[in-house]
Amino acid sequence: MEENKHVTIYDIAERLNLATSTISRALKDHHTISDKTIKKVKKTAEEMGFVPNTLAAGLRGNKTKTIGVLIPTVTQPFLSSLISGIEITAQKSDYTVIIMQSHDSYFEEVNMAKSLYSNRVSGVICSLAMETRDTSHFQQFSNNNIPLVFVDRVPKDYNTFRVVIDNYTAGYKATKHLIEQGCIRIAHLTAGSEFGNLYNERKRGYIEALKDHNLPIDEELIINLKSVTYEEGVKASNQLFDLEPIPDGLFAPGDIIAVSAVQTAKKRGIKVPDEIAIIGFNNDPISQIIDPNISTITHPAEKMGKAAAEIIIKNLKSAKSDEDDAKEITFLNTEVLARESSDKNKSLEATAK
Amino acid sequence: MEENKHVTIYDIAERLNLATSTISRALKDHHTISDKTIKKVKKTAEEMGFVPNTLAAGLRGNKTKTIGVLIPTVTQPFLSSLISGIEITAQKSDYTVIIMQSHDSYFEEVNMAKSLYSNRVSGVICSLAMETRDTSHFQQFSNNNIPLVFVDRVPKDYNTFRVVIDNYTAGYKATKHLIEQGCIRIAHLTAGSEFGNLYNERKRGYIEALKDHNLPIDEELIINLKSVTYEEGVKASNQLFDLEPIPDGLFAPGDIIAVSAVQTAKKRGIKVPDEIAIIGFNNDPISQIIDPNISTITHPAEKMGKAAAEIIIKNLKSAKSDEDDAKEITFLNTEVLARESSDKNKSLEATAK
DNA sequence: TTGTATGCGTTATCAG
DNA sequence: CTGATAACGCATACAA
Repeated sequence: MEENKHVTIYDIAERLNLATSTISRALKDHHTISDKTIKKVKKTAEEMGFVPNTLAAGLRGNKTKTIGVLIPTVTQPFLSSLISGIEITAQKSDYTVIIMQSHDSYFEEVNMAKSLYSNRVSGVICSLAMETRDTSHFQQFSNNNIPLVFVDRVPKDYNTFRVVIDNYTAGYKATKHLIEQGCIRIAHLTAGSEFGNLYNERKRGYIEALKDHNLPIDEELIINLKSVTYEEGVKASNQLFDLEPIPDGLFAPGDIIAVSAVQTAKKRGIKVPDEIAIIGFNNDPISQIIDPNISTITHPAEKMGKAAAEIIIKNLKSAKSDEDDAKEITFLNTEVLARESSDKNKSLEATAK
Repeated sequence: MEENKHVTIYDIAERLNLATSTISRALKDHHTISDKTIKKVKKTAEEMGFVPNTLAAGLRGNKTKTIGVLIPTVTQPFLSSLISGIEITAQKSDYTVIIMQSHDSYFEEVNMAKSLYSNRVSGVICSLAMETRDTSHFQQFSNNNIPLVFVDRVPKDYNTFRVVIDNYTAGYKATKHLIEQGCIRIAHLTAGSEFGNLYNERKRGYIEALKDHNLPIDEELIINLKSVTYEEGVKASNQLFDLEPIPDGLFAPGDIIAVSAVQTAKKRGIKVPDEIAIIGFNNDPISQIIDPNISTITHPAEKMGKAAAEIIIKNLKSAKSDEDDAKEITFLNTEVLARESSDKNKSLEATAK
């Protein structure tokens, strides 16, 4: 098979005895080109198997219709749904998505930011790495008017777009839900005070809800996880279940943690929700699979991805580059999804029978 | 804030009174440039905040260090792990990964293939859309010597790289495992005869295993799913559980289906594995979460991603372009993961007590 | 060891 | 409505 050299607008121009500029314009339905020519050009382009070279166009116009996505990992359900949302929206406007995984490493994040810049992405969507404590590596985007949107794990002080949920309110709602189920001794697992501090916010909501309902804050019931993993969840759960008496409610900051708690409880013969009601966070697929189903807080991953991508595309269109005017924060809604793991009423009914 | 114009090798050249070619070479440690110059150039490049323009380099050299990934969706655990593997390997060799989701649509797949080509990706990794029946849209890559690797759902007749598991053997193993557990009436769910026919292969393995162990093939026990979803799984499971007697074993072609079967069984008061042993496929996270744990077949997603990326990178390096010599098929291993859902022996023991 | 010149494929500007 | 030409930033062949 022959090495088909790429067909260029040059080739088309030659074939039709037209100038390359005419071809270029015809291909984009420029209004100064006659319909006849447009049709003719498109037809032969098709025939010759012409495929535009995005690189050349990008180099020339200094814009690429590419969105860079920089996230910790693609394998967490929340993040893969986020990507999905980004990709769907991008696709609609003919944008391409470049993905990089920081694996929660600051070092990698810095490198990848550079790489995205190097690729002249039109915009960047980022959820910060756990390790990240400063955001100077994103300055290059801001400085060059490349829209930058942080999602979910966002920096506190950085004037750029943010798409988030209200973690405080979500934490409050989750806790309130448990209180409404009759819990009065509610434990909470949280994760190290961090830069993107969404866990801190959830914890704040938890504490506020307790206060508002005149329940005591018991430091014994608040455990700081080293990392948000199944194993850490088991450890912390065991610690809680060693208490006398054990807590009657648990707000876990993620469904994996909630699952680990449910399974640890099972193993120890502790009944969920009878003895302890549990609520998770994220609405990951596993939360519906496990028995009992885990009550959880919805985390609209795909919507967030779409919103983030839309912000970028919108800002690119209206190239208004209003430099450093305040960038809005988009808050998406969360909801309590009450399922079996927190349904004390039902289990009370069952007992009553 | 000023519109920082991008720093180019031109700027560096000017500052150091050197030619751009010298800068270009120095930046890549070209051997004809003196160490002193290299050091000097790199230092000022750093100082000036130079970031190479990938587009220009790509246009010039007609190669981009970019791997295009075209898959049905990123949200399935298998596929997000696949991406992860690709990304990790790509990252190591400084390749960038572009991701597109076909959503199992042939139409989108065709468009996206064009878009990848338009972006002049260096190589392509693809898992075919369900709908896809022909692969002419990939010819553009083959014709232009762009390495093309199909993964998992691969076309049957296309001389290009393939990274797969041996679905026949995996199906055989799964069935054999059930037989070894004492099952003699094993059901199998499969999915429509398709182009990438991995389900067909699994079914073939299932049938062969039955034959080899002198078990009858009962068409009643083989159900064709319209799609591999939870809902379809429930439907099919109910159909099986309506039989008299119900099957004593079930080989599901995916963990979601296995989960749906387990839960349907539970709902109907059918004991797993006592009354029916179940084995799934993929080793998705849910398979370990559900109670009972689901026995499954490992599907080395991340490894497959890494293997695919390595093939591309290797082929790009040794630009040997041995045009149409046979492209190898890489088979990765699968294993039976025996867990609770198929452990008849344990449940027998339990009965014996 | 370094410099000069050119082209990669497009698009925008200006001219016709 | 169409054409000629320059420019985007880099890498290479060739010259010095």
